[in-house]
This record gives sequence, C-alpha cells and structure tokens, in this order.
Amino acid sequence: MPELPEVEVTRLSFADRIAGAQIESVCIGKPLRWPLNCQPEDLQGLRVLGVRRRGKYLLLDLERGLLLLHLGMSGSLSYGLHLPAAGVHDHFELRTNQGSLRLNDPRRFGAVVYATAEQDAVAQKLLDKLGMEPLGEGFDLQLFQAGLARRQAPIKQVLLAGDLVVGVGNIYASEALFLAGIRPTTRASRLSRPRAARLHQAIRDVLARAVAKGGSTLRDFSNANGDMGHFQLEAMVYGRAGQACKVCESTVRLIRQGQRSTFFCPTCQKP
DNA sequence: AAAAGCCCCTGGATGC
DNA sequence: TGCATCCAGGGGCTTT
Repeated sequence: MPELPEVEVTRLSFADRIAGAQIESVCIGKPLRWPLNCQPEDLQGLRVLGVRRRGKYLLLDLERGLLLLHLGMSGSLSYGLHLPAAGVHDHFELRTNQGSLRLNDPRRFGAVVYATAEQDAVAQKLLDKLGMEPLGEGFDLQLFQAGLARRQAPIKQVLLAGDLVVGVGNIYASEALFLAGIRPTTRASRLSRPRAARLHQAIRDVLARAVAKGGSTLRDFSNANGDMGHFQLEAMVYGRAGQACKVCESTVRLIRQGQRSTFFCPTCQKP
C-alpha cells in the first residue's frame, strides 16, 4: 500500500490533532513485524510532541523517545475521539486525551517500534540506511547521478531499494520512469546525466502530485480520517497493462522485476 | 559492496 | 459452492 505520498497524506491528516496530546494507554494486538521494544505501560503519561516522516516511516516524537510507525503493505491509521470497536486487524492503539491513533494492518508487515532517541540502536538500524528525501531540499541532483552511476541493477530496482532515494514504491517507480521516458530495465549506470536529471525531476513531480491528490487508493488505503486517495486515476502506466498508453496509444506492458510488477510504455520509454 | 531470491502474512480475484 | 492458485502498495535477511 503506502508509498511516500500515502504516508505523508496520513501524517498530514492527524499530526495537528495529536500534537500536545498526553498518552493515556496503549493497546497491542497481534504481533507486527517487530516488537514494540518497550512495555505499553512505559508510554503512559508521555506527551506527543509532533509527527514527522522519514521515507515511509512516521516518527511520533514523544517527550521521552519516539515511536517509529511503518504501514508495510496493508497498513493504515485512523485517528479520532471515538473510533469504532476494534477489529481483528487492529494491532496497535495509542489512546490519548485528544483522541486515539489506531493501526489497522491485515498482513502485519507494518511495525510500531519505540526508540529512546533517534540515535539509539533500534532507530538507527531502521533509519540509517535510508536514502535522500525526494521532496524538500535534501534531494541533491549530483548525489543522485553519482549514486546511479555506481549501480548496475535495473533502474526500477535501484529506485525501489530505497538506499539512494526513499519513498518511491512500486506504483511511483513505474510512474516516475514513464514521466522520465526511461525503460525500467535500463541499468542505472547506463543513464546519461541529462536522463538522470530528468528522472530526478520526475520523481519529485509525481510524488508531489500524488500527495496533492491524497495518495493512491488501490483497494483499501485511506488517511487517518478515512478519506481515500485519487491519484490512481491519474496513473499513466501502473495497473494499465494491455491498455493504450495515454500519450502514444501503444499497448502498456507488464513485466516482472524482482518478484514485483512493472508497467511501462515500450514507445515512450527508451532503454 | 552490490545484486538476486526468499520470506513474513492475509485476503481478494480468478479459474476449474 | 468449494478449492487451488496467483497477486497485492514493503523490505529485511541470506546467499551468491
């Protein structure tokens, strides 16, 4: 499910309302990807200072330490004063005096992990390997070009790896490569600097537009208010195998790369 | 170091 | 209707 746009849209949908809240209790459901790394009672009484995002992680800053939330493939958050009764796929709930934050995640690839600080071992293990943030100032073109130059893997898989640039998942990798006119199978190191620059811009553009559209809702994504996204309607290639390219009318193709689907237009996207 | 495969888990769609 | 198979927005770990 959630790539950078969906995570950011989720953050924006509840960050203001949870800021300053005091944690009253914490409920745990079935195990997620990793253990919470503290006792639920340890969080009682702490204030939530704010919510940041790093890649596909949400970072809840607490007055002591922070919670790292990851939505995995099927996770979504809901936030409100009166949430409906918890269901079988609700696996974490933070109850505060300003509302409850609840994680629903059928596949349980998501995670909620407590770290005492961003520098502690638990947080660093998860955050240290993350690449540049594509939105904002830190997405340096020269570093991006240099990073691509030393990778022999297909460009699609370099984007998905997340150690060069974060947040680009399976939907937006296909979409960004379409916008840049680059075939997903092209080896990253073979891209000319102008083409790499075009991809750099395409990544920024597609992610920013997706955030503006509330993200993509393929089956069940919604933000913490339950609102669905609309960007999937604007996808140029993702999910459109066999259909006509919206630009040139060639048939959009589907291939497998690293056990994931990749969509591209054989005419608009050059090797 | 980098790349490729496997695996975690549940549910929906499709095919027989 | 029932059952098997495949597929899904991620990414850590192990092996080459």
